[in-house]
Amino acid sequence: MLLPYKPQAYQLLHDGALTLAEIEGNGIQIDVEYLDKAIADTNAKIADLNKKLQKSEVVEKWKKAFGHKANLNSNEQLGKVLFEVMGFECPERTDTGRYKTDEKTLASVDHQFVKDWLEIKKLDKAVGTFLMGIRREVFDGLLHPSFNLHLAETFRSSSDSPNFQNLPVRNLEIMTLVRSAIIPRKGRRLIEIDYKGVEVAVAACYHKDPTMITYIKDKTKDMHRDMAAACYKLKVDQVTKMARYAAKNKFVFPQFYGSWYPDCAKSLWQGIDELKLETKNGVPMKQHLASQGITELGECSYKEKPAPGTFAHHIMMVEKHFWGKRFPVYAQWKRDHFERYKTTGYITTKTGFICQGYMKRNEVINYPVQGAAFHALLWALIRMQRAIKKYKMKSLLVGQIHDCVLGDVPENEDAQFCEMAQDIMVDKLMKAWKWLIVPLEIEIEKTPVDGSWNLKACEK
DNA sequence: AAACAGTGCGCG
DNA sequence: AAAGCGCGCACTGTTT
Repeated sequence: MLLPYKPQAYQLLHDGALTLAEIEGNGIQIDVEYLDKAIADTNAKIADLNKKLQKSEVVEKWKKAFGHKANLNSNEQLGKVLFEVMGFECPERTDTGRYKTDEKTLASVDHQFVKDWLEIKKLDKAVGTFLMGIRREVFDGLLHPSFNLHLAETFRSSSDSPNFQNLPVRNLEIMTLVRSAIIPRKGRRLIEIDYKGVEVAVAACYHKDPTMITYIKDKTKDMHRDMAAACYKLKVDQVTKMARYAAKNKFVFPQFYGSWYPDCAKSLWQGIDELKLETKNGVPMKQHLASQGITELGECSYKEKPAPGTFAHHIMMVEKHFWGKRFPVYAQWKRDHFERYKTTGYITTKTGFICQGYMKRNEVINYPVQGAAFHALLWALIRMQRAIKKYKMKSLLVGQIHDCVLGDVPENEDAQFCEMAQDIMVDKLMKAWKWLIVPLEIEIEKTPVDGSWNLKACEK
């Protein structure tokens, strides 16, 4: 019988559990007064929006269809009202054949009611899951989320009560609403230190693809920019920040996680309108693509290949080049690694863990990367906590989100804290883990003194 | 009342 | 040959 760890892996989890317990004990300061007001204000806003919604003729149709069972919160009922009663076209079904009613699918329904309904859902989520989730758990002004090491299949961590690892950050309005409640202790800052691109770097330590290693090491090179150029048929100097963002999140990462061209093509094509993409010279992206001979997405069937001249066909070719010509060593590693699993029934991580049991291809490929990337952070957390004690610092570690650590730091320890982080997270770790063959980097963001978490920013 | 499956959505 | 990885939480609608 294979043990699920080697000695060093056991030691990492043991020390990690102790450190995370201390982080939980420290707790995060909450602005309770703000939190209560935010909950009340947001509930009032939702009530207003609901009043507006009630005036819509859609509500009459809804009530007629469902009678006393009508429930405006029900996604299933919304699907029936829109796609059966009102005759809108439903572009996608769920796994069980029901109408899909997530935000992405509903974007195709052009009706004010749907926009208002989604707005309410968004605020409901913010207040119901996040604001109330925090409120329920606060004690004496402190929040003590749990951090678990025994739950994730990949030997990553998880967090609950409340989950500290999924607080809103991508939507400015919702991020501000929720993160304004999270503050440093008096006279201090919150300092968040992230590993930059740690999963890409750790993956490179497994597959050792020379082109990928160059991308990571050479700061003049930029993989996401280059892939934006390829996906949208641009010259490299015509790639905007948004086009790079689209390529990164709709092509590169999905490809790494095991997605493929029909899904990537759809997503990249939708991204053009959603993100209002243009060339750097200001030419709308669809117009630019038309000048390159591409005017339509084309059929994205899983069975037939797309027609030449369509965007889907173009992305198919980009994908072929991506794995066949750009990163062939990475592609070969994926094949070899999966074959090895099929022979032996288990996989090992660079950090000494063993994952066994039934896994799908994409899981086999992703688990060792996801796990080991987190273990870099865990290793550093343990040593940062020890250093804080050793040097009798007043700084406190208060949270952790997979590849970043959150500190609550007095103003006069700011520099010392950041130097310590650089020393442990980068210099010491690179020396300790010989298998790290590409440099890791960190990025530091700070709130103002006494400023809440939504105000975090890079210095300079 | 409690448990369960299904769906949707927040994060890395 | 398959076709996006890992989590936690809230809610609906049904079953126990």
